[in-house]
Amino acid sequence: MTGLRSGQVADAAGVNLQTLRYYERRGLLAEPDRSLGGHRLYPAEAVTVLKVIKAAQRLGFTLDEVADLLAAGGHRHGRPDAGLRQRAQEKLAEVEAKIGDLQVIAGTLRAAVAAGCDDLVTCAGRPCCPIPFATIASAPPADEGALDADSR
Amino acid sequence: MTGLRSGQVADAAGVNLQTLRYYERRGLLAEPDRSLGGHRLYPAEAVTVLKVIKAAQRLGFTLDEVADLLAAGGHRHGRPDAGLRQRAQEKLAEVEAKIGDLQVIAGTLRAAVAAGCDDLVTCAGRPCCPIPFATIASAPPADEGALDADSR
DNA sequence: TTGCATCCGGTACCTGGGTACAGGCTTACC
DNA sequence: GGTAAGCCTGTACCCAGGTACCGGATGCAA
Repeated sequence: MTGLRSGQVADAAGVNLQTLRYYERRGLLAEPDRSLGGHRLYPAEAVTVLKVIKAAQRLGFTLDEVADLLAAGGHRHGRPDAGLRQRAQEKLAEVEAKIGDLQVIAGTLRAAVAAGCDDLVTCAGRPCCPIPFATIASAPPADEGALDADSR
Repeated sequence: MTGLRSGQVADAAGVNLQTLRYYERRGLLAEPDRSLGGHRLYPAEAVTVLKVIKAAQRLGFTLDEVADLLAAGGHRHGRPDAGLRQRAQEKLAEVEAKIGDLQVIAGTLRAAVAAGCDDLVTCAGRPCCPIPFATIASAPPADEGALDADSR
């Protein structure tokens, strides 16, 4: 009947206790056994799973995608299910697109700094400004809602 | 008394009508003149301002930051106010950090694909896995809430 | 002057990823 | 067996950045 208590798991994985239950609700974390009194008792792998979730988030997967990924890994008794490999490949393409995107942005910022333009609005009105508003404002929708990765 | 009506401005800038009012509430867009009946009548620059806002968002600024930036540009009758130039420089650093970050991620994904690892959890348990969970899970908090740019 | 498209303000809701709080029960240690 | 720390459920709230809906008023062209 031994196992890790929720607080231990949360600490070990570096997440908030509430987050454990949130993940459980979201289907990312299997419901653990309980003590007689109803306290959750996690197996040691739970910590690994949490780290995997956090890693996958950093790799640009949303929680829904991570849930899929974990489920796909879990029941691969039959078909390989176009699993991690393929999705990783797709994510890779997205990440690369995002990098390209940010590189354009960085270039633009560099140009803006170099040109010393100091007021966006008046600057935007004249063609001396290096910031390509039209282009940049309606930039690639590219990856549709994934990939905001950390950042909050 | 002529001016653009809100729908025209929204269309011209490619944003939702509601978003105009949202930006007005947020202090990003000056309150325009009104018709006798109370309808907003925007000057042509409003479209430019909206494009600037969208561009700045793509450059990684939050709406609050954009508001600051616009205000800073607006009343520079006196001091230059450590304006756009410096903030652009700061944002540039953030963008570059983000690029580096994503490059690590891309490399990791590439390694995962190449190694053909297909189940995150079992993979994470053994050292054959190229995904550096410990490192990646607690990666740089870096830029605190900016830089999700497009992606929705 | 009629009729329809548009706009008004206000308020409520959405997504994603959590976090906080209240009030009560369990566990662990002395 | 007492007591403090820890955990339970449920519900509400947070952030950013919008979007949707409502009933009513306006604008404009025919």
